[in-house]
Amino acid sequence: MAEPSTRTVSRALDLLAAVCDAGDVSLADAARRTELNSSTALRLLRTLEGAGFVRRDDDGVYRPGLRIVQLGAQALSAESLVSLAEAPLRRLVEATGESCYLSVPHLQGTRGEHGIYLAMEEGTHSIRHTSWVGRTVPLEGTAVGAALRGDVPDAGPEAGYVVAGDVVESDVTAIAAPVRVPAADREGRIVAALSVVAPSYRMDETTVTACGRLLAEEARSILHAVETADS
Amino acid sequence: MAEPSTRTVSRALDLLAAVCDAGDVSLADAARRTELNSSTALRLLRTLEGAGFVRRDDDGVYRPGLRIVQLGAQALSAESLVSLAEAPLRRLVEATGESCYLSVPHLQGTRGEHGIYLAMEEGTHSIRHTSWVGRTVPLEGTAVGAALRGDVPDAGPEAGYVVAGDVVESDVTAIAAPVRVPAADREGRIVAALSVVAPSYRMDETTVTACGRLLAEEARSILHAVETADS
DNA sequence: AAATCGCGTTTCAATAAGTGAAACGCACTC
DNA sequence: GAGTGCGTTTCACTTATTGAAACGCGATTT
Repeated sequence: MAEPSTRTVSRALDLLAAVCDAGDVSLADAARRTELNSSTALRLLRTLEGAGFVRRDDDGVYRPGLRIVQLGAQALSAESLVSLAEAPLRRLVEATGESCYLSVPHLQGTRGEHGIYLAMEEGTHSIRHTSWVGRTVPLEGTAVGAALRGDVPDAGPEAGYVVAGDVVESDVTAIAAPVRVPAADREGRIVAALSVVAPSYRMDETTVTACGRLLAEEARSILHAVETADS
Repeated sequence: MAEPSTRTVSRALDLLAAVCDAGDVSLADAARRTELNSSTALRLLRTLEGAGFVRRDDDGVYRPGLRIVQLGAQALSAESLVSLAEAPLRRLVEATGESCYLSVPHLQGTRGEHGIYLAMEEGTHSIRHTSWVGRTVPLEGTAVGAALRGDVPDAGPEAGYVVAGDVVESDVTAIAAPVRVPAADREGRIVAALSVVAPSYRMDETTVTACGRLLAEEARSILHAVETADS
């Protein structure tokens, strides 16, 4: 927030982000997280509450309100990156049989960065499991995190993807590839990651390699789609 | 916005909603929708843009930014209503084989109200189709809309649900039931709708009735879950 | 070609909108 | 009982915010 901006609004948006990141937060904690005087925070949170962006139940704790859910869901459905990734995700599921995901970087206030899942397609083997949209994933120790950080080999047999035993779920192998969009430098800018997650017993070395290469290929297909749309 | 609030923040949130509702909007149109002076709107939109809530491409049009997508997705995954509806949605799919949805009311500025889909479970028959999360549905002429408006028989053979040939998609039958939470009156307050959508050729009268009753029952199970959590 | 219209952007005087320190009551802990 | 932290209210102060006006530009109309 180094650019000229409307200070009051910036403060309110910081509070909104703090509530969403924390999931539930007291007034005092919200004020601390945003380094605001508590009466200022109270006033701004009351405005956010009145507009439905946060809610406050009888326990006095602030939580995200339906308005951010509504607008976020609406924006998610209109998000071009999600649309562009849909066909690649589906192709990946057809080719691998495993569940595949699109994730993007997610700033989380002062608590470092995470990734966040925006879309998924379920694998053909899978027992049904809960929706991953909106879940966050650490940038350290995960394949998705490494892809989002750009910590990916760019030459050799594993070029374009990264493999990890996922720290979030054990006995699971995750493979991820960064999705780039055109930028000033030749490499492009990483805006998302495609990933495949499967139980390790199904992922021998040959399968991992094949999956990884598919991922890298589909990530490039998204870049191509962006470049085509731009010209 | 009749309560004491921070005017500047309220204005910025109105602009954010206008951008999300419109999908793409010029500065002049955003200012008109929110009845703000254009230099005020420019300044507030610049703040929203700086914080990532809206973005402005070379065409000068404002669109939702990644930040609202991120926070919205995060809030969606934490939303208790979505969690509570997950098992009922899955049971409905198992019992009917059709795709099932959770939707909530969605205020859309001065343009009347819509519903918005927050969750779905795909049916077992279905050809894969695109994600419905975030899509809006008119309140008039649809089963979901009627359920969200409470325009549902509360006695008789069709108590608790409503059936419509869906105006959004033809040759489709939609059945919906309102989800209520405890409120001061005995009826409770409608906060969401469960719906089943299927091609009409699969929905004879007996099937419709069975589906409808299941929907009403599952809607009641959510109410029970809420009441249990509150006590 | 000239006039008109609408758009987006910048500037600045005016003011009222927003702020934070202080006070207070309450609950909890030692 | 004393201390601590929380949430809420109050109010004097000031600065953050505002909108009218000006301007350049492109598109449309006369």
